[in-house]
Amino acid sequence: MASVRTRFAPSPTGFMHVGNLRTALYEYLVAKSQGGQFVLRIEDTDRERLVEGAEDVIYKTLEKVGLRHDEGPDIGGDFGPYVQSLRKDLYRPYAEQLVKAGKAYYCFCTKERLESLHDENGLGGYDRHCRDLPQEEVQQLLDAGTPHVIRQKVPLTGSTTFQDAVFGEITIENKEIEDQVLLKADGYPTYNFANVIDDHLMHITHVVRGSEYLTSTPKYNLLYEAFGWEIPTYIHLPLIMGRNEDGSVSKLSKRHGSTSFEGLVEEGYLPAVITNYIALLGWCPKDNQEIFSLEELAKSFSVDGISKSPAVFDYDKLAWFNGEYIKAMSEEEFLFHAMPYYREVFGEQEKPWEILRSILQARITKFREIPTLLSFFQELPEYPVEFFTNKKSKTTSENSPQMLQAAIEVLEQLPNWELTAIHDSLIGLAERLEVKNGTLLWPVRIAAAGTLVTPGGAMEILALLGKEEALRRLRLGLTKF
RNA sequence: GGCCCGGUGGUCAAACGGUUAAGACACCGCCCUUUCACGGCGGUAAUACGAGUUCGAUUCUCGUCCGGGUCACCA
Repeated sequence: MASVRTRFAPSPTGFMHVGNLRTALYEYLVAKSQGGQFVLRIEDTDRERLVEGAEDVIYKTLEKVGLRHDEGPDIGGDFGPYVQSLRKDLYRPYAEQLVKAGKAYYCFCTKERLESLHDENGLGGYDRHCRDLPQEEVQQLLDAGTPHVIRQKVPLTGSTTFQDAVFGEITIENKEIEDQVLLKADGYPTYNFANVIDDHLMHITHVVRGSEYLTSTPKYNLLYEAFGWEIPTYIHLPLIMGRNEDGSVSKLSKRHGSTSFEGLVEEGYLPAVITNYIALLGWCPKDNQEIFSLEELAKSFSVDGISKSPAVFDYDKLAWFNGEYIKAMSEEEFLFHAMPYYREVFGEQEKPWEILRSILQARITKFREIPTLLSFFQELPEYPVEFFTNKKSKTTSENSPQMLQAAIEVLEQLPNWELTAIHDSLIGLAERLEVKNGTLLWPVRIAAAGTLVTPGGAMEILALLGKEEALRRLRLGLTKF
């Protein structure tokens, strides 16, 4: 059996939408789970929607998430070129072949006429006006250089049935299918046509795409049949949905928040997290595993785990994944990601980074949360004296100043301002005072941070503050009473 | 509106004729604790509805309802 070949065929029109990325991921997984090849093809036949730099976005995104293609515009391959605009001249002969075979025809209708065919809702397709134009008239118009397109001549009766690996057998009445344009007036093929030609020429065996293409698949098959080509295996994917403000859902789009890969990265989600999460939107492994590397995905993936129903994109779950990935990081890796944010807070100061890591790693969901979490280090916030009173720690406005005073006295004597020393002296103090640790440490932490909730406890905060600033804040706390 | 597809907790989803209907996120409670988190333990919460087929339906069939997709010289 020939090896499996899939392709990712984006059009360079802007950002990498997560829906597209998910399609690319599944295309990659379908191929790699069966030892096949994954091809990248750029579909730039819409000259009006081209966006400068969009092709780069595609390469960069694939690289960042590790979806390495085996063939493509940047690396070549046996079936190039892999950019459709570079293949432009290749499509017309195929279209004309279909005209000769009676499976397609020239259409000279103007845009205005076509638009007038739409109903008040913008619906309603082509009326096949040029389908049966007399041969002589066609030739005349062609000779006169009349602008024209080539349309597919779809059978008026009967039905077309195809198999989809996910959705099963689907039948569509031919009368529901429009005589779609194959070759546009500017000489470029439409997506629908170029796709069939290129998929065949590039020996694509499995066509993986979103289920929005389900109803147009019969058109493709009619084309494959007209050429006498083998029809590929279709794998249609359930759509990714977003929740609207009114509670309804629809195809994920800009109004649902960040829906492009770069937007999500910008928001602080790790590339590996994004692919891990979207892999699970519409597919479930046999054993319910959730954390997956790309390699593990390629190992576990199978088409029969793909579901049919649309999936709502859940930012909460995505954030949970991000937190899990962060917790699993090594010290070095964590530091690498965190350092830019540390610098936002501390500038070029040196700090005991290991203490910061220990208080942040289990706590953050995104690295960008760091500056906010640490802001009290930069500047002690204004806080009310009531903060010192905490029932669970048994602190009151009576004992808090006493605790602070005692802590200051002990800490002043410390020769080494480091975590273990601070720890030992404060724990020892609590023991001597015969109070629970919390009774001593609560007021210390409040005075040191000026806020009710902090990453880390009193001792970590003192250590990070440095002796001078720490004592200054504790003394300041004392003046609140 | 026509056509196509879908419908298990709020979300992702397992169970592919027989289960007390998994698990994860979110939410709530308890424990741990130096606050918050992390971690541990526990809890609330689902087969859209109605007929059939069957000894037995989440699972098969039909209808209803709901949701989505699609109807471009866009991909």
